[in-house]
Amino acid sequence: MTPTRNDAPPVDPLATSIRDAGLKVTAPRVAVLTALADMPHVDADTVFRAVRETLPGTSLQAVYGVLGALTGVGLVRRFDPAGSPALFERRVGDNHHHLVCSHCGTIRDVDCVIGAAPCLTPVDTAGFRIHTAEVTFWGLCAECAADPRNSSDPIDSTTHTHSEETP
Amino acid sequence: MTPTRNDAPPVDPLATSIRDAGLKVTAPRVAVLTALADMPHVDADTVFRAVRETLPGTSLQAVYGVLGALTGVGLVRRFDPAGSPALFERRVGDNHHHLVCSHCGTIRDVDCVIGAAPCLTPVDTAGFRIHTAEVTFWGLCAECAADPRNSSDPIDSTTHTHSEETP
DNA sequence: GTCTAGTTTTGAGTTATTCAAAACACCACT
DNA sequence: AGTGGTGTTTTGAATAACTCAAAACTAGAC
Ligand SMILES: [Mn+2]
Ligand SMILES: [Mn+2]
Ligand SMILES: [Zn+2]
Ligand SMILES: [Zn+2]
Repeated sequence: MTPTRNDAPPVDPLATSIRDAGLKVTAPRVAVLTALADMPHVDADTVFRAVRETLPGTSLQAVYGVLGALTGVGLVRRFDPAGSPALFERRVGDNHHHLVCSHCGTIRDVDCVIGAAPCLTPVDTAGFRIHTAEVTFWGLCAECAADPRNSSDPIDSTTHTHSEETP
Repeated sequence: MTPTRNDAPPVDPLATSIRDAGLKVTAPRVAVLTALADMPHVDADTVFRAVRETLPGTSLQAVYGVLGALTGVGLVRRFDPAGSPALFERRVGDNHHHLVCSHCGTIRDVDCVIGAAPCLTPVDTAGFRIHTAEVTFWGLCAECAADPRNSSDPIDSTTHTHSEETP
C-alpha cells in the first residue's frame, strides 16, 4: 500500500557522493565511478575503454579530467607504481598499501597494519611535516613465483610471461 | 726512496667497481657514476647535463643506457616518485627510504628503521614472494611548511613556489 | 696487433599525460 | 519551466620521459 505516485528522484548514491564532494553530477563522472567500482587498480586508458561501453561519446581527455577531479576531492585514489601508468581505485580513506608483482605487474591490496595515515613515521623527519606513508611491496605473485623460469633473479620488469590481469 | 718507475695503473675505485660488476669500463659510465657521486636523487636529464661538462660528446640515450646498466648490476638505485621523472642515486644496498615534499619535490633520505630488505612484511602476503618494501613519506619540507601560503591543503603537486633543489 | 662482444651514437618512434580554445550542459535562480 | 553563468567536455594539438633499432665504435681477451 505504497502511494501510487512517487515523484522523488531515485537517490543514486554515486551521484550523491559526487554532488556532496562539490562537483557537478555528469554522465562521464558517474560512468568513471561505475567503471572503477568493479575494476580496482586500472589505468586511465582501461577506464576509458570501459566508459565507452555505456557512454560512447566520451573522450580520453574527459576521462583524464574526471579522474583528476575525482582524485582531487578524494573520491578516487591514484597510485603510481614504477614502470606502470598511473592506476586508479575507489578504495579511499583507509590508507591501505599495495603488493606489486615485479614480473607481471599484478596488484593486490594489503591492509595497513597501523590504520590511520601516516601509518609509519621515520626516526628523523628532517623537518618535514609528513602526511602520508606510501608503502609498496615488490615481489613475485603466486603465479609468477610458480613459474620455474622466474626462480632466479626475482627482479625483472621487462618480460611478462603470463597474461596480465591488472590492467 | 720509492722506485723511480711505477708502471701499475692507478687503481680507480670507480672503474674497479664497474669492472667488478661485470661491465666494461667506459668514459660515459665513469662520468655518470662521478656525476651521481655529488648529486643524489637526480633525473636522467640532470645527469646528462652534468656528464656533458666533462664528456661533451655523450648522448642522452647513452646516459639512459648507462643508468639502466648500472642500475641492473646494483651500482645505482632508481627511484620513481609519483609526478616526477625517475631519479637515480649511488646510495645502494642499505634499503633506505625517502621523504618527498609534495609541494616542491625536494627529496631527503631516511634511514630504514629495520635494516635489511624487505624491512616490512604485510600481514597477508596474498601468496606473493616479497623482496622489497618501498616506503615513500609524503609531506611538506621545512621550507614549504614555513610558507603561510601552504598552510592549508598540504597536498598540492601542481604549483611550486620556491626553487627546486632536486633536481 | 687483431678480433669480437659489448657499448655508444644517430635518428626515430612511442606512451602517458597535459594544455588550450570552443562547444556544451548542470543546476541555481527567477 | 525557462534562462544564465560557470564548470565540464570535446576537439585538436603539444609535450615530457623514455624506448627502439641500426650503424659506428671500442674495451679488453687472446
Ligand atoms: Mn588499492
Ligand atoms: Mn636516497
Ligand atoms: Zn606476477
Ligand atoms: Zn618543499
